[in-house]
Amino acid sequence: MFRIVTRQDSSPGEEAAGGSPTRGPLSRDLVLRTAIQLVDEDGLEALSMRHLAARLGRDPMALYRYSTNRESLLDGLAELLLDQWAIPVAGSGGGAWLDQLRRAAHDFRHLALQHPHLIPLLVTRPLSTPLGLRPLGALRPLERILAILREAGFDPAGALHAYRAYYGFLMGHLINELEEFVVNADEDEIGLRLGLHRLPRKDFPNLRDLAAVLLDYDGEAELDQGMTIILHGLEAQLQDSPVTPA
Amino acid sequence: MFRIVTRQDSSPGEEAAGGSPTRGPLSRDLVLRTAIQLVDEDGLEALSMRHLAARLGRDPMALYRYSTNRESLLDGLAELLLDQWAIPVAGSGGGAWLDQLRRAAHDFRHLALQHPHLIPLLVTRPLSTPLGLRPLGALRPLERILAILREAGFDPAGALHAYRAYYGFLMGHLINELEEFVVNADEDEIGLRLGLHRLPRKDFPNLRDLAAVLLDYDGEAELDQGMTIILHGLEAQLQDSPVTPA
DNA sequence: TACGACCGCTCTACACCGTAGACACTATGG
DNA sequence: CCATAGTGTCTACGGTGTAGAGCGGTCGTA
Repeated sequence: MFRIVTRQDSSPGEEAAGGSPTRGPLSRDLVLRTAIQLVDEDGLEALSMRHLAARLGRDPMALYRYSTNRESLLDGLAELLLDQWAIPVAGSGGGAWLDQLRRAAHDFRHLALQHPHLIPLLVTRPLSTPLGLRPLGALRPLERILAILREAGFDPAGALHAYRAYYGFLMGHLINELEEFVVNADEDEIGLRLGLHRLPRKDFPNLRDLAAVLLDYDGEAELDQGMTIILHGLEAQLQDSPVTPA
Repeated sequence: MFRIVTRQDSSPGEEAAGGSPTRGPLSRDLVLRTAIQLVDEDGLEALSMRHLAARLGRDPMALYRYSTNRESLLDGLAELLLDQWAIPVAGSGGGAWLDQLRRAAHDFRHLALQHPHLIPLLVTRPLSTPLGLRPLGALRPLERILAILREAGFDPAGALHAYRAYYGFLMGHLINELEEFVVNADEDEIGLRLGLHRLPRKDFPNLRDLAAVLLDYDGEAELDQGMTIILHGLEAQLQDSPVTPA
């Protein structure tokens, strides 16, 4: 906006993204990383091309050299996040796959907690891009999990079903958990209890009983418990009918 | 926009929302119903205050009498949808709860398929409103499911955990399914296959194997199968430890 | 009947948004 | 030395949400 830089302010590396307007040349990666930082700090709705550009000390239009759209920028963020999801490589038979999937779930949860505002992107963005056309980084986790499942003994169709149960539950859980998370950050205990207290006892007896329970929510334990359910189910399915009849 | 109405075009009932600009007085319900119709037809991003107002034959500012915000309008839509989710009343012991939950899941899936563009709302909107402060209509499903679970024998904490596994998976599944849905509407088989074909075989062997399977996706069967997994898991948990030690 | 409050709605205006199109500067390579 | 390509800027347009003032009708009360 104001700051007129002579083009090379300090070391030209891309480590910028530190808060102050940037000097060195832009790059897709720098743009995306700065965007993620912006979202982490100020939430998704604060991510406008103009804000992002300001943070980079550039004209808004400069961003369009590195992503054709605001939409595609969002896709880029989702991809970058998904690509950080480290999934163990398939192999080392036995019941290893159960542990691998469980661990991967926990890993992803940690990622999600670091970037809570990005999770909605993960859920809504893919809705607009055909599976086959998504950026490779976004498909890699899917491929890896499929590999683990195939290795475990599922046929292609079975692996897909299993993946869907797994990933579906994982996303569902995270959304549930982040809900609490974001909420509690603002309101803390009291607000929550107050909120519940407002409910007419006649119509919401069970919900009102939950005030106490809701307050000490342990997302990690809950995810683990849910994973146990899912994985047991998958295991049973694998043993019952090693090959699903189409 | 153009059309100047003399204030009473035809019968003043609220059955408007039929496509042409409306006559009779507005009402929150009419606004919301028209909004849902707009979203169903043109997608979520087409829902602007101005478009909605135009469809109602009113000035945009008129809408603010019935929802303080665009945001709260979105919340209203989510509530209206959730409130349409018919969940059987708890009761009639035995294993009935398993069937009830399964049926409820299928019912919700049908609802979701009727309004695919609204589902993202269901997922993202609650993130901004503390649980206790959500509109009652949005909490009713939660209360009903808790009732079923309590009736089945879960204690409050257990019921909450069970609910989360259930609802989490349900949402996750729907998002997965709608993904396919929306995609296939546009591209149909060929595009999908083409998309997958693009992937480097070396890095995505498993994904490429799935082309065929992806094409005959049966969401209903898959949901049912997933529900079997989840419900079995819940049942086992109920029998193993009828009361979870906090 | 008269009057004041209120309700439903419209008008105007503002700040912000995404982005098309033309242009400037700089670096490169023949 | 000039052509070319890549990067970033400027300006402008049509769209968005919504604040604030104003306007006509209806209703409660006198």
